[in-house]
Amino acid sequence: MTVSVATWNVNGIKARIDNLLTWLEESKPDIACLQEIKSVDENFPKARIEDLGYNVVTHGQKGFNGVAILSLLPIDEATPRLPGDDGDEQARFLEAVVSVEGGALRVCCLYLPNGNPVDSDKFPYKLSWMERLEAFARDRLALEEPLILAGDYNVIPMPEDARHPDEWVGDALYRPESRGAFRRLANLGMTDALRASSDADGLYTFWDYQAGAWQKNNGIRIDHLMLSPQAADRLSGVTIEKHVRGWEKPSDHVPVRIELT
DNA sequence: ATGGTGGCTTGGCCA
Repeated sequence: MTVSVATWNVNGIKARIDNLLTWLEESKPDIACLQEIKSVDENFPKARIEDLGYNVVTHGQKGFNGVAILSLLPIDEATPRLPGDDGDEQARFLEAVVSVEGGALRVCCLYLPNGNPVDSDKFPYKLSWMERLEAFARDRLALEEPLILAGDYNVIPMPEDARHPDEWVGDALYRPESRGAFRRLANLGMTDALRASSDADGLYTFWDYQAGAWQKNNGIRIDHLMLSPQAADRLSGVTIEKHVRGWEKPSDHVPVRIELT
């Protein structure tokens, strides 16, 4: 059987609910990981999404951040928070185990810290968060299960992942420390789904609202699905749903969707 | 060009 899994930074669920419902009806991903819901759990429009057949789990906070996982398949477990720092109050991580035909699929929805400005405490927070993510991945990879780490990584992995890489030099999304941490995650044995399935050069997932970035295709690729070997072996397709950026009241990110067969 | 745009909130932070 085929399982489809998508990730989308919606930039505010309240502002994006109509676009989200339109997209769900059109794309019908089995599992969708959402970031930047910017909502507490109680205000998340759960019922309208459940009406489309989805099970919904959220890990929200007031005003900022917040992640959610939607699944047409049963969610057996859902666990918020990235291990490694009990004092971290930011809602950026949600792990779920979903029942699929023939077993279980572990899906983690992550919203990695932006890290700018780099001379503030936000940059070391980003790097320590990435160290925690690497430790978490190492631990989960030992299970030798199909595993997907999907989300907004706020990392431009390579120059080919930006229309104008020179404009990003010095930015936390492109700093060598950030790219190195992303590479260490890959080097544990995780596959960047888009890189694996196609020539990713010139394919972007984010276009800033400012300065006509969308109209000029001045984009970057920062939304990624990283796959364990057991998931990567089943990868049969990847799609960047770019047309969603052209809708009314768009998010600045678009959905990225994979198929496992 | 120290701006630009948008979301969540009511003064200002975050991206």
